[in-house]
Amino acid sequence: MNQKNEIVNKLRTSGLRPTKQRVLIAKSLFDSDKTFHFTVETLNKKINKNGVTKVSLATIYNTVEAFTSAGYLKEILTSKNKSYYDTNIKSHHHFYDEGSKELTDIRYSQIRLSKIPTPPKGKKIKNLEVVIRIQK
Amino acid sequence: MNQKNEIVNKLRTSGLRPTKQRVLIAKSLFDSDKTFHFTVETLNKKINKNGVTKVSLATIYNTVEAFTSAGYLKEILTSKNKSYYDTNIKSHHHFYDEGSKELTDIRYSQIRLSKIPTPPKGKKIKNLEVVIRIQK
DNA sequence: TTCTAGTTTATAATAATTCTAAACTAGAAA
DNA sequence: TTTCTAGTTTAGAATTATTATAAACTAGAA
Ligand SMILES: [Mn+2]
Ligand SMILES: [Mn+2]
Ligand SMILES: [Zn+2]
Ligand SMILES: [Zn+2]
Repeated sequence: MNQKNEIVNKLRTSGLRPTKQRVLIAKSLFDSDKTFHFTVETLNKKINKNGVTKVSLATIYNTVEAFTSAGYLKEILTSKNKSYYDTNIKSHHHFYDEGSKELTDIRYSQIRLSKIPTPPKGKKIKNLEVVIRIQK
Repeated sequence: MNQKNEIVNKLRTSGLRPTKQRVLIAKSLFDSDKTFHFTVETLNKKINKNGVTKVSLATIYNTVEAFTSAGYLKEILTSKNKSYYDTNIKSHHHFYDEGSKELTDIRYSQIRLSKIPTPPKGKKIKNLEVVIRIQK
Protein backbone atom coordinates (compact mmCIF):
# COMPACT_ATOMS: atom_id res chain seq x y z
CA MET A 1 0.00 0.00 0.00
CA ASN A 2 3.01 2.26 -0.02
CA GLN A 3 3.13 2.73 -3.75
CA LYS A 4 -0.57 3.40 -3.68
CA ASN A 5 -0.03 6.23 -1.23
CA GLU A 6 2.64 7.70 -3.43
CA ILE A 7 0.22 7.68 -6.33
CA VAL A 8 -2.56 9.16 -4.22
CA ASN A 9 -0.27 11.99 -3.12
CA LYS A 10 0.94 12.57 -6.64
CA LEU A 11 -2.64 12.98 -7.81
CA ARG A 12 -3.65 15.19 -4.89
CA THR A 13 -0.66 17.45 -5.56
CA SER A 14 -2.12 18.24 -8.96
CA GLY A 15 -5.65 18.74 -7.70
CA LEU A 16 -6.77 15.43 -9.11
CA ARG A 17 -9.01 13.37 -6.89
CA PRO A 18 -7.52 9.95 -6.44
CA THR A 19 -10.48 7.99 -7.71
CA LYS A 20 -10.11 4.26 -8.08
CA GLN A 21 -10.02 4.61 -11.85
CA ARG A 22 -7.20 7.16 -11.77
CA VAL A 23 -5.22 5.16 -9.25
CA LEU A 24 -5.60 2.02 -11.34
CA ILE A 25 -4.46 3.80 -14.48
CA ALA A 26 -1.61 5.52 -12.65
CA LYS A 27 -0.37 2.17 -11.35
CA SER A 28 -0.40 0.79 -14.83
CA LEU A 29 1.52 3.78 -16.13
CA PHE A 30 3.95 4.73 -13.39
CA ASP A 31 4.54 1.65 -11.30
CA SER A 32 7.33 0.13 -13.31
CA ASP A 33 10.88 1.38 -13.21
CA LYS A 34 10.93 1.45 -16.97
CA THR A 35 9.14 4.02 -19.03
CA PHE A 36 7.21 3.25 -22.20
CA HIS A 37 5.19 4.64 -25.07
CA PHE A 38 1.51 3.98 -25.58
CA THR A 39 -1.65 5.05 -27.31
CA VAL A 40 -5.11 5.30 -25.76
CA GLU A 41 -5.94 2.13 -27.63
CA THR A 42 -3.08 0.12 -26.14
CA LEU A 43 -3.68 1.54 -22.67
CA ASN A 44 -7.33 0.63 -22.90
CA LYS A 45 -6.42 -2.95 -23.80
CA LYS A 46 -4.01 -3.12 -20.89
CA ILE A 47 -6.54 -1.84 -18.37
CA ASN A 48 -9.61 -3.64 -19.66
CA LYS A 49 -8.22 -7.02 -20.59
CA ASN A 50 -10.16 -10.16 -21.46
CA GLY A 51 -13.46 -8.43 -21.91
CA VAL A 52 -13.62 -7.08 -18.37
CA THR A 53 -14.24 -3.34 -18.38
CA LYS A 54 -12.69 -1.78 -15.32
CA VAL A 55 -12.56 1.76 -16.63
CA SER A 56 -14.60 3.24 -19.43
CA LEU A 57 -12.89 4.41 -22.59
CA ALA A 58 -14.10 7.96 -21.92
CA THR A 59 -12.33 7.93 -18.57
CA ILE A 60 -9.17 6.61 -20.14
CA TYR A 61 -9.21 9.55 -22.54
CA ASN A 62 -10.00 11.98 -19.70
CA THR A 63 -7.30 10.58 -17.48
CA VAL A 64 -4.58 10.56 -20.12
CA GLU A 65 -5.46 14.17 -20.85
CA ALA A 66 -5.43 15.05 -17.13
CA PHE A 67 -2.09 13.32 -16.55
CA THR A 68 -0.61 15.05 -19.58
CA SER A 69 -1.78 18.46 -18.37
CA ALA A 70 -0.36 17.70 -14.95
CA GLY A 71 2.98 16.91 -16.56
CA TYR A 72 2.98 13.21 -15.73
CA LEU A 73 2.86 12.21 -19.37
CA LYS A 74 4.24 13.66 -22.54
CA GLU A 75 2.49 13.59 -25.86
CA ILE A 76 4.66 12.55 -28.77
CA LEU A 77 4.03 13.61 -32.32
CA THR A 78 4.93 10.93 -34.78
CA SER A 79 2.21 9.14 -36.55
CA LYS A 80 -0.72 10.83 -38.12
CA ASN A 81 -4.22 10.04 -36.95
CA LYS A 82 -3.21 8.69 -33.60
CA SER A 83 -1.78 10.23 -30.47
CA TYR A 84 1.20 8.64 -28.79
CA TYR A 85 2.12 9.23 -25.18
CA ASP A 86 5.29 8.71 -23.23
CA THR A 87 5.69 7.92 -19.55
CA ASN A 88 9.24 9.22 -19.85
CA ILE A 89 8.81 12.92 -19.21
CA LYS A 90 12.49 13.75 -19.20
CA SER A 91 13.79 15.60 -22.21
CA HIS A 92 14.83 13.02 -24.77
CA HIS A 93 14.61 12.06 -28.41
CA HIS A 94 13.21 9.20 -30.49
CA PHE A 95 13.78 6.71 -33.19
CA TYR A 96 10.59 6.09 -35.08
CA ASP A 97 10.44 2.87 -37.04
CA GLU A 98 8.34 3.46 -40.11
CA GLY A 99 7.73 -0.24 -40.58
CA SER A 100 6.59 -1.29 -37.13
CA LYS A 101 5.47 2.22 -36.12
CA GLU A 102 7.42 1.74 -32.92
CA LEU A 103 9.14 4.42 -30.91
CA THR A 104 12.43 3.95 -29.12
CA ASP A 105 13.99 6.41 -26.74
CA ILE A 106 17.24 8.18 -27.46
CA ARG A 107 18.79 9.55 -24.32
CA TYR A 108 19.19 13.30 -24.29
CA SER A 109 22.96 13.02 -24.13
CA GLN A 110 23.09 10.79 -27.19
CA ILE A 111 22.41 13.75 -29.43
CA ARG A 112 24.44 16.90 -29.30
CA LEU A 113 23.26 20.04 -30.98
CA SER A 114 26.10 22.44 -31.51
CA LYS A 115 24.06 25.10 -33.23
CA ILE A 116 20.42 26.03 -32.88
CA PRO A 117 18.56 28.99 -34.36
CA THR A 118 17.12 31.84 -32.34
CA PRO A 119 13.34 31.72 -32.17
CA PRO A 120 11.21 34.43 -33.82
CA LYS A 121 10.86 37.65 -31.85
CA GLY A 122 8.60 37.47 -28.85
CA LYS A 123 8.64 33.70 -28.83
CA LYS A 124 10.67 31.40 -26.70
CA ILE A 125 11.68 27.81 -27.04
CA LYS A 126 9.46 25.45 -25.15
CA ASN A 127 11.21 22.30 -26.18
CA LEU A 128 13.28 20.73 -28.89
CA GLU A 129 12.71 17.26 -30.17
CA VAL A 130 14.63 15.16 -32.60
CA VAL A 131 12.90 12.33 -34.37
CA ILE A 132 15.06 10.00 -36.38
CA ARG A 133 13.00 7.96 -38.75
CA ILE A 134 14.46 4.57 -39.47
CA GLN A 135 13.63 1.67 -41.73
CA LYS A 136 15.07 -1.64 -42.89
CA MET B 1 1.99 27.10 -71.24
CA ASN B 2 5.60 26.35 -70.47
CA GLN B 3 5.08 25.88 -66.79
CA LYS B 4 2.14 23.67 -67.59
CA ASN B 5 4.39 21.46 -69.69
CA GLU B 6 6.86 21.21 -66.87
CA ILE B 7 4.11 20.08 -64.56
CA VAL B 8 2.77 17.61 -67.12
CA ASN B 9 6.22 16.10 -67.52
CA LYS B 10 6.76 15.98 -63.80
CA LEU B 11 3.54 14.02 -63.38
CA ARG B 12 4.27 11.69 -66.30
CA THR B 13 7.70 10.94 -64.87
CA SER B 14 6.01 9.47 -61.81
CA GLY B 15 3.43 7.53 -63.76
CA LEU B 16 0.70 9.97 -62.83
CA ARG B 17 -1.66 10.94 -65.62
CA PRO B 18 -1.75 14.69 -65.95
CA THR B 19 -5.46 15.11 -65.47
CA LYS B 20 -6.83 18.61 -65.28
CA GLN B 21 -7.41 18.20 -61.56
CA ARG B 22 -3.84 17.15 -60.88
CA VAL B 23 -2.40 19.89 -63.04
CA LEU B 24 -4.56 22.47 -61.29
CA ILE B 25 -3.47 21.27 -57.86
CA ALA B 26 0.17 21.01 -58.94
CA LYS B 27 0.09 24.62 -60.16
CA SER B 28 -1.29 25.73 -56.86
CA LEU B 29 1.39 23.83 -54.98
CA PHE B 30 4.52 24.14 -57.09
CA ASP B 31 4.16 27.25 -59.18
CA SER B 32 5.50 29.74 -56.71
CA ASP B 33 9.17 30.19 -55.99
CA LYS B 34 8.41 30.01 -52.31
CA THR B 35 7.50 26.84 -50.51
CA PHE B 36 4.79 26.57 -47.89
CA HIS B 37 2.99 24.34 -45.42
CA PHE B 38 -0.61 23.30 -45.75
CA THR B 39 -3.31 20.91 -44.68
CA VAL B 40 -5.88 19.23 -46.89
CA GLU B 41 -8.39 21.66 -45.46
CA THR B 42 -6.43 24.77 -46.44
CA LEU B 43 -5.57 23.36 -49.86
CA ASN B 44 -9.21 22.57 -50.46
CA LYS B 45 -10.16 26.15 -49.64
CA LYS B 46 -7.48 27.47 -51.97
CA ILE B 47 -8.59 25.29 -54.87
CA ASN B 48 -12.33 25.55 -54.37
CA LYS B 49 -12.77 29.14 -53.40
CA ASN B 50 -16.01 31.09 -53.19
CA GLY B 51 -18.24 28.08 -53.34
CA VAL B 52 -17.04 26.92 -56.74
CA THR B 53 -15.96 23.30 -56.61
CA LYS B 54 -13.27 22.68 -59.16
CA VAL B 55 -11.91 19.51 -57.62
CA SER B 56 -13.67 17.18 -55.23
CA LEU B 57 -12.37 16.76 -51.71
CA ALA B 58 -11.76 13.06 -52.38
CA THR B 59 -9.49 13.98 -55.27
CA ILE B 60 -7.63 16.48 -53.17
CA TYR B 61 -6.93 13.72 -50.66
CA ASN B 62 -5.95 11.32 -53.45
CA THR B 63 -3.70 13.83 -55.11
CA VAL B 64 -1.90 14.92 -51.96
CA GLU B 65 -1.28 11.27 -51.21
CA ALA B 66 -0.06 10.63 -54.77
CA PHE B 67 2.24 13.67 -54.74
CA THR B 68 3.61 12.64 -51.35
CA SER B 69 4.34 9.11 -52.57
CA ALA B 70 6.00 10.55 -55.66
CA GLY B 71 8.22 12.64 -53.42
CA TYR B 72 6.81 16.01 -54.47
CA LEU B 73 5.49 16.73 -51.00
CA LYS B 74 6.62 15.91 -47.53
CA GLU B 75 4.35 15.07 -44.67
CA ILE B 76 5.15 16.85 -41.44
CA LEU B 77 4.32 15.47 -38.05
CA THR B 78 3.36 18.14 -35.60
CA SER B 79 -0.20 18.42 -34.59
CA LYS B 80 -2.41 15.56 -33.61
CA ASN B 81 -5.60 14.99 -35.52
CA LYS B 82 -4.49 16.73 -38.66
CA SER B 83 -1.88 16.08 -41.30
CA TYR B 84 0.41 18.86 -42.39
CA TYR B 85 2.27 18.87 -45.68
CA ASP B 86 5.25 20.78 -46.95
CA THR B 87 6.08 21.80 -50.49
CA ASN B 88 9.67 22.16 -49.35
CA ILE B 89 11.03 18.68 -49.86
CA LYS B 90 14.62 19.53 -49.05
CA SER B 91 15.91 18.32 -45.72
CA HIS B 92 15.12 20.99 -43.15
CA HIS B 93 13.71 21.61 -39.70
CA HIS B 94 10.79 23.48 -38.14
CA PHE B 95 9.61 25.83 -35.52
CA TYR B 96 6.14 24.91 -34.41
CA ASP B 97 4.19 27.64 -32.70
CA GLU B 98 1.93 26.04 -30.13
CA GLY B 99 -0.32 29.08 -30.01
CA SER B 100 -1.00 29.69 -33.68
CA LYS B 101 -0.22 26.11 -34.72
CA GLU B 102 1.97 27.52 -37.44
CA LEU B 103 5.08 25.97 -38.89
CA THR B 104 8.14 27.92 -39.94
CA ASP B 105 11.09 26.49 -41.78
CA ILE B 106 14.53 26.28 -40.27
CA ARG B 107 17.18 25.86 -42.93
CA TYR B 108 19.16 22.68 -42.67
CA SER B 109 22.38 24.59 -42.01
CA GLN B 110 20.83 26.49 -39.11
CA ILE B 111 21.04 23.43 -36.94
CA ARG B 112 24.20 21.49 -36.47
CA LEU B 113 24.19 18.06 -34.90
CA SER B 114 27.60 17.12 -33.66
CA LYS B 115 26.59 13.76 -32.29
CA ILE B 116 23.90 11.36 -33.38
CA PRO B 117 23.24 7.81 -32.21
CA THR B 118 23.65 4.73 -34.34
CA PRO B 119 20.34 3.18 -35.33
CA PRO B 120 19.29 -0.26 -34.06
CA LYS B 121 20.82 -3.23 -35.89
CA GLY B 122 19.40 -3.88 -39.31
CA LYS B 123 17.83 -0.46 -39.51
CA LYS B 124 19.07 2.61 -41.26
CA ILE B 125 18.32 6.26 -40.89
CA LYS B 126 15.76 7.51 -43.35
CA ASN B 127 15.72 11.06 -42.12
CA LEU B 128 16.23 13.21 -39.10
CA GLU B 129 13.94 16.02 -38.14
CA VAL B 130 14.16 18.62 -35.45
CA VAL B 131 11.01 20.32 -34.26
CA ILE B 132 11.47 23.27 -31.95
CA ARG B 133 8.25 24.08 -30.23
CA ILE B 134 7.89 27.72 -29.36
CA GLN B 135 5.40 29.84 -27.49
CA LYS B 136 4.99 33.39 -26.21
C1' DT C 1 -24.11 11.34 8.04
C1' DT C 2 -24.98 14.82 4.71
C1' DC C 3 -23.89 17.36 0.83
C1' DT C 4 -21.91 18.75 -3.39
C1' DA C 5 -18.23 19.58 -6.69
C1' DG C 6 -15.70 16.69 -9.17
C1' DT C 7 -15.75 12.43 -11.69
C1' DT C 8 -17.33 8.54 -14.38
C1' DT C 9 -19.96 6.63 -17.86
C1' DA C 10 -22.85 5.38 -21.94
C1' DT C 11 -23.78 7.35 -25.76
C1' DA C 12 -24.05 10.88 -29.28
C1' DA C 13 -21.54 14.06 -31.99
C1' DT C 14 -17.68 15.67 -34.58
C1' DA C 15 -13.60 15.72 -37.44
C1' DA C 16 -10.32 13.82 -40.39
C1' DT C 17 -9.61 10.41 -43.40
C1' DT C 18 -10.44 6.27 -46.18
C1' DC C 19 -13.44 3.30 -48.82
C1' DT C 20 -16.77 2.13 -52.52
C1' DA C 21 -18.52 1.73 -56.74
C1' DA C 22 -20.40 4.13 -60.53
C1' DA C 23 -19.34 7.64 -64.06
C1' DC C 24 -15.80 9.71 -66.60
C1' DT C 25 -11.43 10.48 -69.46
C1' DA C 26 -6.47 10.33 -71.14
C1' DG C 27 -4.24 8.57 -74.41
C1' DA C 28 -2.66 4.11 -76.71
C1' DA C 29 -4.07 1.40 -80.34
C1' DA C 30 -6.94 0.33 -84.19
C1' DT D 1 -10.60 9.71 -86.08
C1' DT D 2 -12.82 6.49 -83.45
C1' DT D 3 -12.58 2.84 -80.16
C1' DC D 4 -11.28 0.97 -76.00
C1' DT D 5 -9.87 0.52 -71.35
C1' DA D 6 -7.00 1.28 -67.35
C1' DG D 7 -6.59 4.91 -64.58
C1' DT D 8 -9.05 8.65 -62.41
C1' DT D 9 -12.68 11.37 -60.36
C1' DT D 10 -16.57 11.80 -57.63
C1' DA D 11 -20.53 11.71 -54.20
C1' DG D 12 -21.53 9.65 -50.59
C1' DA D 13 -21.00 6.01 -47.10
C1' DA D 14 -17.98 4.06 -43.72
C1' DT D 15 -14.35 4.10 -40.46
C1' DT D 16 -11.38 5.79 -36.84
C1' DA D 17 -9.91 8.72 -33.32
C1' DT D 18 -11.42 11.92 -30.39
C1' DT D 19 -14.50 15.17 -27.91
C1' DA D 20 -19.00 16.56 -26.03
C1' DT D 21 -23.22 15.74 -23.32
C1' DA D 22 -25.77 14.94 -19.53
C1' DA D 23 -27.28 11.76 -16.12
C1' DA D 24 -25.60 8.81 -12.32
C1' DC D 25 -22.11 8.28 -9.00
C1' DT D 26 -18.57 9.27 -5.26
C1' DA D 27 -14.63 11.43 -2.56
C1' DG D 28 -14.10 13.75 1.09
C1' DA D 29 -15.06 18.31 3.48
C1' DA D 30 -18.17 19.86 6.78
MN1 LIG E 1 -8.41 10.83 -38.07
MN1 LIG F 1 -9.22 12.38 -35.31
ZN1 LIG G 1 10.21 8.37 -25.24
ZN1 LIG H 1 8.95 23.15 -43.94
